[in-house]
Amino acid sequence: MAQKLTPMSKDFSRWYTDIVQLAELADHAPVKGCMVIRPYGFGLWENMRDKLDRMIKDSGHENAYFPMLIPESFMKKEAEHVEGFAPELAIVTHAGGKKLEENLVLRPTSETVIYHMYAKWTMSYRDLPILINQWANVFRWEMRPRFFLRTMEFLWQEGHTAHRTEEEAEKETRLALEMYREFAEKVLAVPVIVGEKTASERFAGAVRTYCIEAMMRDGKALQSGTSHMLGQNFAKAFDLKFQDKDGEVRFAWNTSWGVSTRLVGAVVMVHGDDDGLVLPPVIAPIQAVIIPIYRSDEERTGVLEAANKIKEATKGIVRIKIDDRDQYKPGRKFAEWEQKGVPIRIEIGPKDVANSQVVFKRRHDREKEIVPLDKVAELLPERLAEVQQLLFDRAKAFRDEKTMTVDSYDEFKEKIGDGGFFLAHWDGTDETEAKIKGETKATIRCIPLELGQEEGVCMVTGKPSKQRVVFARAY
RNA sequence: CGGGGCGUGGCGCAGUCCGGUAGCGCACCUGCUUUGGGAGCAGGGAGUCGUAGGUUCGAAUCCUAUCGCCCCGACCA
Repeated sequence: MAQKLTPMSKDFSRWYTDIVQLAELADHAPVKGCMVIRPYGFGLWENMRDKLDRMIKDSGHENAYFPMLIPESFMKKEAEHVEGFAPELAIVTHAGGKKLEENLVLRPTSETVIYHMYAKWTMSYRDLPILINQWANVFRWEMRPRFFLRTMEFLWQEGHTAHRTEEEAEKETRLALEMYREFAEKVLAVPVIVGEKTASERFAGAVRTYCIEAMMRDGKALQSGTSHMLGQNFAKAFDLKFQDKDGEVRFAWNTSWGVSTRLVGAVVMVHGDDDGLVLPPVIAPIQAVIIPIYRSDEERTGVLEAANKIKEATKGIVRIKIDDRDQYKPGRKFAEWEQKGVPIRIEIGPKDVANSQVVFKRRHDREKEIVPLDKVAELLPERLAEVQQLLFDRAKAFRDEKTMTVDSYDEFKEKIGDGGFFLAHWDGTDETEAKIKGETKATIRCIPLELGQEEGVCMVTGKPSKQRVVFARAY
């Protein structure tokens, strides 16, 4: 590793593909469109997953596991769902040396199996709600794959719930959405806009789709999580019914929500710079790396002794690595760990040992700080927390700067090429949305929930609009 | 599926026009000197030139077929 990296400004998409491989997050697999998530990338995902898993459990959900193979007929039971997913299904037709009686699809998402099972488990209103999450892999036969952002097999979490009433289901949908927002902002340090999708961008089979949208460093949007109010669509398709308090038999109300390994791509594209990754401390596989500097063997011994002291003192508090590889000089190690985005580098050389101090250097802004050796265990966690916050602030400032209000379609067309979020009025029709997409490649990322109402007129048709929506080019 | 590019040691490439039996950089291995911003020197290992046919005394190079990959677009978390 440690090769030169294409600068972001020169070719963002090249920068992205390069850094994913150089930082050893992932590599191409033998099957086109599939990737191998390497230990460093998987460590990042594991940290994200563990944090989110805690949040999911703390909000009353339980984990379970449903099978990857789904009878093909299941996929066809909900009309919109089939239509939405049919083009990207991978189907098993043969097994055990024979052609199967019924084809099996590799799940592209699990609504169908899960609601089939829920139907089996639900007799009475007393059996509700069902609040289940699963961590799984899913398959979608994509035409144009990209590391983490779009691969044919990806890892995710999908929450699936069943409720007695519509209100309760809607509340659940919003709860998941809010959980995602908190996760993105606190854990990933990625600011997001929370909103509702337009009909054209809605999940296949949902009544409403909510999402969180983040802005990448090239000004493009990345849908980073979705939460769907499924209404009774799947309940009806899978006969998920219960007898209510009043004796009536009713269909349950469902929600589903998910985030995927795509978030790894989001973290890369939100925080990275021309020197490589910049990882938020909360999820960084290595939060601080110690680079020992020495000439002689005695120096080496003294320096490594200090390094080990730090590692011991922060054990269980900070994920720390001592890079004691002897074949590389410090400069090489600096460059390598910068490329890998380790939030804080700790340099320890003979001078530092002599003065009972070390040098902290932050990855994201290169700030240096001399720290007394006996203060490291105390200060390091504080500094990491500060970095976490600074990364969020920086990303938010960037996004806000690239978010503008526009009222004229001409101005919109002129500026959309530079990226960014555009708050504009829209007449609410599919036609206008499609026209804008056709002419500018920009889509409505969401109808933001927190922007508030504002009377205005559609920038394209001049028809009345009650609030602004977020337009952007997206991944 | 449309457009563009490319298949040659692990990676990146030259050589292909004009056929003569494979080379460069990085990485790797060994040794010595180095070590506070990507070390230097010396020695060394490693390639059925994507695949299959054909032309030829001789093919990485010419002809035919075929497979695959990457980038840009349509689709999508």
